[in-house]
Amino acid sequence: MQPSESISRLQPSREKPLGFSRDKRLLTGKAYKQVFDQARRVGNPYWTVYGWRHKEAKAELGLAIAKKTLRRAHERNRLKRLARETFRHMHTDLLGVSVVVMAGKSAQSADNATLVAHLIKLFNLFTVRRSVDSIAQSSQQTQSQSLIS
RNA sequence: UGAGUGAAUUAAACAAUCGCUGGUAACUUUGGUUACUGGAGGAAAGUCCGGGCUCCACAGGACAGGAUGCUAGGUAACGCCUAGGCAGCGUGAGCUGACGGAAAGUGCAACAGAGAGCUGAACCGCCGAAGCAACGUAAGUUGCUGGUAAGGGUGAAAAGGUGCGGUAAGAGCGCACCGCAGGACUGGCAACAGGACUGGCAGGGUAAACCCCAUCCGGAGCAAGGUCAAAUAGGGAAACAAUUCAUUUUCGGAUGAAUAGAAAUGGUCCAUUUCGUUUCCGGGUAGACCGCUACAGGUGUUAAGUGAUUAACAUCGCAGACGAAUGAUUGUUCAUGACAGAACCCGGCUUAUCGAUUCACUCAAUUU
RNA sequence: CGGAAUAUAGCGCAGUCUGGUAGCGCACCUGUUUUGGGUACAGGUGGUCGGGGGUUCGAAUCCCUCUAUUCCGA
Repeated sequence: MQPSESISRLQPSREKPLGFSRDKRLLTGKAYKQVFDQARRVGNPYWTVYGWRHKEAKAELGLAIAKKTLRRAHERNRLKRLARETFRHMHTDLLGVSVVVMAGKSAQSADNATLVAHLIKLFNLFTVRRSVDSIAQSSQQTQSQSLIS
């Protein structure tokens, strides 16, 4: 990848489009409770996602990886890292949505590529469908393809 | 060359892009941005021990309770480590060991067995020397009183083992060797080892049963504890005590008189219900910050010591998060990367673990 | 993160302190009663005592060590 291209990608939004700073996370217990009360729940054997479409123009991620489903700490860390990474790449499509990601029981034996693919499917259910730009769609597809491959 | 033992090191490497986070510096619109630099382990795990640190309790001592348990040393301390002793395992290098006391007391031992604990015990056997009785002329035979722990049998365990003598049959009854008990003396700081000589053998097992002896131990734990501090309710203190009118004035107020007021319910009145106001103090909830990483620190050299370790000097700065950071993707190489993730910090122990490398040593085979 | 407790038959529990026979209720099976079923009565099956190691003649029990589950502290 050329350095000039990376600079040009950074130019338009000016504040790190792929960043994952503190304001893109759920920080307090109240925020988590709000999301759990208002949210719609979707899931598959690997993940369970609670999504809440609010009015503000930001995306927030919360993680609730239970010790009951994954006993070992390094396994939990692995899933959290994968979830953060996936959210980081997709959060421009998830503007206006707060999501809480939980782990399923089949996640322990799955490898990284399948886990990321399933999580992208679930996140796509919450993307802003009313403005389905072909550009966003194509960029999202390329991202997901690169992640899967 | 093969098999093995012990000790130590390591825990895929490199590059690019995106991303998280601590520190320092600069800029800043105090939101951040940029640059440099640091960012999981040998077990971070289990929480089984020991300590630091914090709060609470506390004159001192004893009892209770708990832990440890060969000897000497190391250490802040330990149930850890080192060296030695003893016992067991291994051809060996080596490995393993809760390894004080049963001549203080109490308890326990099912079933089996004749007998299981103060003086031992006679079921099957063996004997018929001694005493008594019967038969018999007698030798003798049988029975009883008995003798006997060599043999059988029971059991986890039954009063040393082997051999010779001895005897009615037997028996440490006697002797030899081994074992056991005591033991002058020798070596060693000690545990302990060797042992002239003496005794003919006394005595069970269990202390991860109670217990005795020696040593050690106050309790809770960073969600400890401390600092700042919204809102609401309650506590304390001070000021004004609500409005209008009159008089007076040094224009800040003071004095006197009168009336009461505010909020809610309700279309309105009546009516009903509730209530002094403001400021400060203390307390401490939500929340934020400190504790939070520079210390029994790492590395190297020298010296002391068999060693654990200690001392001196030099040098290094090496995670500190708070829904919780070490990652993801791509490429190349080896190869298909095991166990597994800090949460106050150290020293150990225990458990999990694909492998790779180095050193020392042992055994076997072959060659020179 | 810290602090406690539990694990015994398909299910719920005794027995563990004080070591020798593993038991109770429900369930299951068989038989009797009934035209048949239920009920009742009688009998029976079923347990690596969570895993491993140690002490002991002998361990569900005593000791050590792993595993799983539950509870408490905001």
